[in-house]
Amino acid sequence: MGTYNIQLRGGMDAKATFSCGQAFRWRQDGDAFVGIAGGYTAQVTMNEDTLTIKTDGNENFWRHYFADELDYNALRNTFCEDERLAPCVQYSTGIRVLHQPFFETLCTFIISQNNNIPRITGIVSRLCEAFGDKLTSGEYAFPTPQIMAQQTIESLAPLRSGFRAKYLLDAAHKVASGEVSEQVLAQLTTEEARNKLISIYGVGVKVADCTLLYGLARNEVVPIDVHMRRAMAELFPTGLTEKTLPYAGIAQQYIFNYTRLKGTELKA
DNA sequence: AGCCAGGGTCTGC
DNA sequence: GCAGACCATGGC
Repeated sequence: MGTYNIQLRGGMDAKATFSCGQAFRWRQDGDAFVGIAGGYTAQVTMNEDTLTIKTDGNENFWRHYFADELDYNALRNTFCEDERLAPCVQYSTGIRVLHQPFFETLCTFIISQNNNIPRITGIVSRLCEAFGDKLTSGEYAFPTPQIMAQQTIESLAPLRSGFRAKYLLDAAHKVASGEVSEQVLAQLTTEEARNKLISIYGVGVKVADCTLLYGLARNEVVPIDVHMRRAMAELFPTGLTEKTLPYAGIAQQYIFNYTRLKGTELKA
């Protein structure tokens, strides 16, 4: 168990980052957040732009996870040059797009289809408790592709993942066999990698794009779901600006959170 | 009760 | 290529 201080340029709003629909394994614990990724547990607190992590894992894993290579001050300045995007950025300024492990991300967004965030969280949690290694922290790691490839529709029934169970099995089979390989995907163009991901049963463009953005650090990819389709039509009928495009996936996260939560705010 | 939730597949035109 | 039915589950 080690404690590490990591400087995040532009800081991070942990609550917003963990609850904006990109990651599903974090919970609040007092003024800290506890989460699991890559077989490691982390307890996270923010102070100014310093992220403090107590973890059974290594520092470099979490540095990459929290995208410490990106200066979010610079990024937000660029985004806010577009006056349509500025209100979205200002609405939840501290969101960072996390770099999550590939297989976990793939499975999580298979589970996300035609589903809502609380129930996605529940299914992922049951999946980990049923088939993941128990860590010294008492938390459960995300299951390996090999373990998941040994499962059946019946053994996955306790997850209550519905019609998605067969999709999880095909994803596990293709990753465990190497037919879909993170190392290979990393060498492909985004277009080629997307097509490879879509070869998995139950993975369409949206799930593939979430995997590319959140699980393979393709910052330019914009997953389009019902919220984003509406938001783009209403707020960005002419598309995003040229300067935003290389990081359009990150801009997308601000837009998604803005439109999703603005709606519920107005109801309240 | 019916609609919706960070969709995808399959069928029929 | 595109529309529409269908797919499990749970909250509102």
